[in-house]
Amino acid sequence: MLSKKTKYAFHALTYLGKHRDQKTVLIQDIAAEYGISHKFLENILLELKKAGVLGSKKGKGGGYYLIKDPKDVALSKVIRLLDGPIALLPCVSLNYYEPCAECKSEVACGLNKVMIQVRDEMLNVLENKSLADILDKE
Amino acid sequence: MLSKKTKYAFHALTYLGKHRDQKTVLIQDIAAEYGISHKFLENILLELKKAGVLGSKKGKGGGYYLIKDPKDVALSKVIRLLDGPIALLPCVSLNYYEPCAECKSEVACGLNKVMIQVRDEMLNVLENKSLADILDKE
DNA sequence: ATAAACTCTATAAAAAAAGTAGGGTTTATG
DNA sequence: CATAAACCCTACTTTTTTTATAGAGTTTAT
Repeated sequence: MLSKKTKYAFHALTYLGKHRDQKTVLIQDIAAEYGISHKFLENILLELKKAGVLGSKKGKGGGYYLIKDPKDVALSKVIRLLDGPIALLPCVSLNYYEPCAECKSEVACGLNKVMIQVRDEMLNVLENKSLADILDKE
Repeated sequence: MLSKKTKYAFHALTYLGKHRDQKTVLIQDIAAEYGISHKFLENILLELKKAGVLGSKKGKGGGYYLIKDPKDVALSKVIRLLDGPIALLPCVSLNYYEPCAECKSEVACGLNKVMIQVRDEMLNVLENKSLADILDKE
């Protein structure tokens, strides 16, 4: 399951996507809309900013805004940023690979093979769907 | 990511599948093969037994054995048993459904829609692949 | 100058995962 | 029938991860 962090990130991005007409959106507006803790959301938006997905404006009248076109924000990117690996096993992760401690030979591991298939099916959706696809359906 | 519990369950099932010629297999043999704590594995095997995947024989000379044909042990079943939901969000889980606290309308939720697609792609593999497919590749 | 708003780091609390302990029950065998 | 082997069951502890909070700092409009 996705962490709340990731889920909240998607909600926040959706909110920002819906309000692209205004220059900036306040953290507290997003937090209020979804009943999320202001401070918790703050950390999430900051991560999205550092990753180049959001921009911000400091000071009075400031706030956050989408810096990218929604179609260029792949769902996989958001998940990896907040949650880490998408794959179900470390040994099949493309971005967070680690060998399984108990595994003698990855090449001869049947579990490894099937989990590669699962990963690829997941990525087939998550890499090709974007924030724009979420916005389309709201 | 899958929990260690689930990963160990798959390893144990694989081991049992490979040793179907012998009547029973000892917990300690599986634990030694993969470097897993005996007691931790014990709990896992017990859950698999209660779920009807494994059988056991008590007393001296006892042990565990596969009670089903490997092709009838869907990967999804093992994951749901030990890890719970396969879906990435509670609101799209078929077996462990829960509404998202912050979500006003599931029908109007774009995230919900896309996560249903991810779930279905995952299940397309996990429901149709079985222990037999893992064994085939070892 | 002041208040609004994001920035940053650290810490605390809660929940989940991983692992441990130990006595109970069953059974083969000498 | 005594004994040792092996699974059965429940509870507990430890560790890790997730979730949430706190508070001081920086920037900017007015």
